[in-house]
Amino acid sequence: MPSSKPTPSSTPAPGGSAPASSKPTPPEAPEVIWLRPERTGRGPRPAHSRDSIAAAAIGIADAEGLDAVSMRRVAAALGAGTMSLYNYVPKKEHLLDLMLDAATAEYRFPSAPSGDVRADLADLAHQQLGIFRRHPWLPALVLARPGIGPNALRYTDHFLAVTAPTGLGGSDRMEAMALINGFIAQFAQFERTAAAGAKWQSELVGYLGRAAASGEFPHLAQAFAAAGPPADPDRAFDRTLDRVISAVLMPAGDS
Amino acid sequence: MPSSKPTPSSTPAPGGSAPASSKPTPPEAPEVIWLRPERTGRGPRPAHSRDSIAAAAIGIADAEGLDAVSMRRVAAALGAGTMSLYNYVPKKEHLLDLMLDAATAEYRFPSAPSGDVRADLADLAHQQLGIFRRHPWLPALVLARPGIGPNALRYTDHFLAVTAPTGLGGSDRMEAMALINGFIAQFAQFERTAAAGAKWQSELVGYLGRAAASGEFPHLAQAFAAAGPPADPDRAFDRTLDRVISAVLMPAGDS
DNA sequence: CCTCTCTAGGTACAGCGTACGTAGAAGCGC
DNA sequence: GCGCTTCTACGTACGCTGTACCTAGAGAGG
Repeated sequence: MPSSKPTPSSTPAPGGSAPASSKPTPPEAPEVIWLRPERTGRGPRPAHSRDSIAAAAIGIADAEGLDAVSMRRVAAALGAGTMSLYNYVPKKEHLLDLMLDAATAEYRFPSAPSGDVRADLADLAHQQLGIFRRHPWLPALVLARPGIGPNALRYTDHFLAVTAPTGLGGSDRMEAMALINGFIAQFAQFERTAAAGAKWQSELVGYLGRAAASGEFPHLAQAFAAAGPPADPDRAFDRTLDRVISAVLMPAGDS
Repeated sequence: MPSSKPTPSSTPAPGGSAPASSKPTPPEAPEVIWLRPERTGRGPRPAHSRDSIAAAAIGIADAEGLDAVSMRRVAAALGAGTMSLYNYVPKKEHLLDLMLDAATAEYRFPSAPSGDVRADLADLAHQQLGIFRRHPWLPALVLARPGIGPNALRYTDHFLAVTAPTGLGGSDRMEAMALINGFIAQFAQFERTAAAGAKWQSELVGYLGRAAASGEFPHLAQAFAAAGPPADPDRAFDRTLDRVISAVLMPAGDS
């Protein structure tokens, strides 16, 4: 962090070009919603909060999927006019940011790491899988955008605390976090699409079977033929999670 | 509204299971587009092909992003009426499937594995990263939906061939493929969002800096303070790829 | 007190995916 | 050859989306 500059104040950068005319002074509102204050103090007090908005949106997404979350729907759920929502959330993207961070608030962190890094990481991972299963729309969101809300910061800080004993550097541990989280999100995402469509799934099996039978894909055919019954998802998760954790804790430069 | 039935068409759904009546026979078209034949042989020959449609869509996505890919735009690019496109692609989802598989056609596979598993996997990974960089919209698509087109089958078969010497089972190797591909897609995705917004990035740094300075996130602050200059992306990719490959090749049950 | 800034919300617009219907071309059975 | 059937092409229209813009009015600061 070079040149630490809190400066939340105006700083209209007066000199140089253009006296900024007279009144309409939108001096570049921040693009990141967490940089905008929730309340400035002037005018009537808002009827809603970021939390309540996020809760309403999450309720809709849980019940009817992410596509059902529209500005109109969320506003209606809050009992507000559609356009009023834009006072809280300048773009729909930011509404998604709020949802993501609100869901991240569901983590329960122990007050201190246990000292067993693998166990702590596994706990975190299982919590994450649980959250993803409670909110099936979440993996897609996590995979689509970074999103660094206050609760994500809390998570990150805890992850760094948990992995401190490994001796790895900060950026290595951040990478590790990204890798683990990515794996979990993808696992949950796959679980979701697999669960979603019985028809889709049976068609897929037919398609793969036909492909295997065509003789064009010998290795695939062999793997297909040798495949056992579908494994227990939780067991598969733990197995692969273990691999990922090992990879991440591995000292650098193994080749 | 369950009762209201405009039903302009016939289909009176006569008695019981019905002998399929006479004319309106859409006997459940497959949901997976690769299960539908591209051409049935009857009627006038189509003016376009799946390949040309995918190419048109990819052209738009490369130039203006995935959001610019609409049915209207793609149809116009083909010189066709909007609704004509629906003869080839029953839903927009399927258009995305076509795009995904067409991009997957860019892989160049050696005729046989070299015998060096790690090298072969690294080659595949670098090809994938290259494809992702050529088509910045692709990672989002890959992360969002499974998608198993003919080219994906070719890829899968090759991956299985390459990993055959490891002695791992078929489903283990499929999992390995998913894990590696997921990592690469996320890496590319991150690269893209990082490259996209200079403003966004600088705001983020400010936000993180403020968070670190708040004292609320000590570990984050420490990692932030100790962070060196941003690493070369290709080097970072290779380093983490190496870890992931190791994890994947690791014999099961290491704990 | 006035004034200025904020919030609430309505109206409106461009664009989206796609249901539906019509017109005509091309292959198949006779 | 004929005719039936099935396909392709495409215009129109509907409901929905995100959101730009505008009008009122509430409440704090001077």
